[in-house]
Amino acid sequence: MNYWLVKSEPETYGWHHFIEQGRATWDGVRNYQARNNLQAMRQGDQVLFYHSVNNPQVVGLASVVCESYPDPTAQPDPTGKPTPWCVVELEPAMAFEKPVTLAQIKAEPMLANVALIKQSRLSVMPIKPDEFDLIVKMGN
DNA sequence: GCCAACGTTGGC
DNA sequence: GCCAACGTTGGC
Repeated sequence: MNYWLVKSEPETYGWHHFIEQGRATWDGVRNYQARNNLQAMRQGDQVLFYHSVNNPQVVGLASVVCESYPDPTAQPDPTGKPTPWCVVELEPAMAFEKPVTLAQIKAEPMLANVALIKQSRLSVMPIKPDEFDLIVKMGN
């Protein structure tokens, strides 16, 4: 089992949208590193759901319910090559009782190396198992 | 609203 | 292949 973190702006697609829909197609990723992470996701992997920009914090947990396939929202290539972009599908697993803020994550020495801090603009990133366990513990 | 980080584009 | 210009993300 692998662990991940995905970002979303709450005003565009927040946790409550996710809960209302019950399932999300994680489309629109247009960065190769993030795309590679999407492709590495496997059914049942656990995914931290992070709100960026306003009140940056981890708000809940999701799981991967469908592995990567081509992004239907990608512009078709005029030469007919298949799109390099892909999506996965996620379902909500659990809302955090207490969202874990970016400030808390930055203040925790064990989390000093998470990509969230090291690579602030990456929108889909892997999380190590012990880092994941700690963040979940902090949220509940 | 500002700005730093950083990915992409395009001229040369 | 280099690098300047530019656009976007996201923290503050």
